[in-house]
Amino acid sequence: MSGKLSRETLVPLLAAHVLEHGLNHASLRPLAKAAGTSDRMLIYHFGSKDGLVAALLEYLAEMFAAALDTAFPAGRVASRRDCIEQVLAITAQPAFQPFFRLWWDIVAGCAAGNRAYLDAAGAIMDLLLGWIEAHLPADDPDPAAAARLVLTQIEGAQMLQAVGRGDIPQAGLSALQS
Amino acid sequence: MSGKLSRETLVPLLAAHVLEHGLNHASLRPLAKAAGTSDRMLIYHFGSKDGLVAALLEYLAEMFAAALDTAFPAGRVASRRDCIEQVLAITAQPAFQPFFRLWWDIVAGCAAGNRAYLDAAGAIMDLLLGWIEAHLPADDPDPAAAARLVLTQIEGAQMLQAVGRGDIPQAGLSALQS
DNA sequence: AGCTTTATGTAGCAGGCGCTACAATAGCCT
DNA sequence: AGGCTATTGTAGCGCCTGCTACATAAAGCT
Repeated sequence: MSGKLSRETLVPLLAAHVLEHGLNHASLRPLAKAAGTSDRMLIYHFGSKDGLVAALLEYLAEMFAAALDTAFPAGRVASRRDCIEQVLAITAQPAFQPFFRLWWDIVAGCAAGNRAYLDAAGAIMDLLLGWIEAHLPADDPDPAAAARLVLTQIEGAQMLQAVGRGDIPQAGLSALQS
Repeated sequence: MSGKLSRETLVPLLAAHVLEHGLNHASLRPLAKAAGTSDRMLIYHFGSKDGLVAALLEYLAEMFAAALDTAFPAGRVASRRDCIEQVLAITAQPAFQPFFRLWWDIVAGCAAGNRAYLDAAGAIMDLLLGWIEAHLPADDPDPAAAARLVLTQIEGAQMLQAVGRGDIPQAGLSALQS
């Protein structure tokens, strides 16, 4: 076929397929076809399906972090509410939708007790918390608590968005102190 | 083998199994065994697996509403923050855990575009929003917005709880006006 | 009584699943 | 050149999936 397909060249192709078709329902043969290989080769390179998923989660977390850094303005934001609104505005872009489809798969896996998913999801939340802390106004009376409040609000908004009730968090923002 | 198993007698048994083992990965034969019948009978009574899932979602939504009404104090609550804390305290009880495992399955289905899941999840959120509106302090300056803020905060907290970061929303509460 | 509708069991189909066995190739090291 | 190791292909195993065919029994209804 197209020459050498190593672990490293495979992962981005697999990740693209997973972003488009979901993670929980992804099975070896369609994945292999999407990457131009066989299920046999995926097992060979990653040992097992669990190994493949672990590699994918790691890669996708890096991808998400990179997308975050490039999509957001570098400076600090005017207020807590401003922070929430900016994050929601940018993650509402179509380019982020596949990430969220994947994200809710991962959360469901966490709730079902999947350890690998728990580790990956927790790390991503920590990352996001750090990003928010770095972008909130410097004069906030309690920056640590504010960042946690903002993160919770953002995640709640994204869940409600996912179930078609994005208007609820939007209307709730006016009840939040600046 | 215990005589007549109608649609109505089947649904609670199936719901119990789904609450324990998840909805997305539930398949006909284990479900049938849990309900003391065969996959053939499930198809007969519900037409297809989709029909079965629809019936289960409807039943489980009613079940959740009932659990909500019995578990919560009837009166109003002292403050927005109080409302969040009380809801989180009660839904953190072990008895509610199976509901949440199911819930995140449903949210993942919504994000994947499943219409039946979207309808059920949206209805449940509307229900919860109504409950919050009825329990918030009567003297809130903007009750509608406050209820939406509180709901968003609660749902964000529950997602973070699901991925093992329950400490984040907890610490964020102190940044919320009373 | 006869007949139609409803309910239930047994067997099986076609296909997808993760994974393995075995053999062959390809490329490097000496 | 010869051998060793890393890689790749083909076939298939055993299991599970939703669902169907067909026969059977029970339960009204006339």
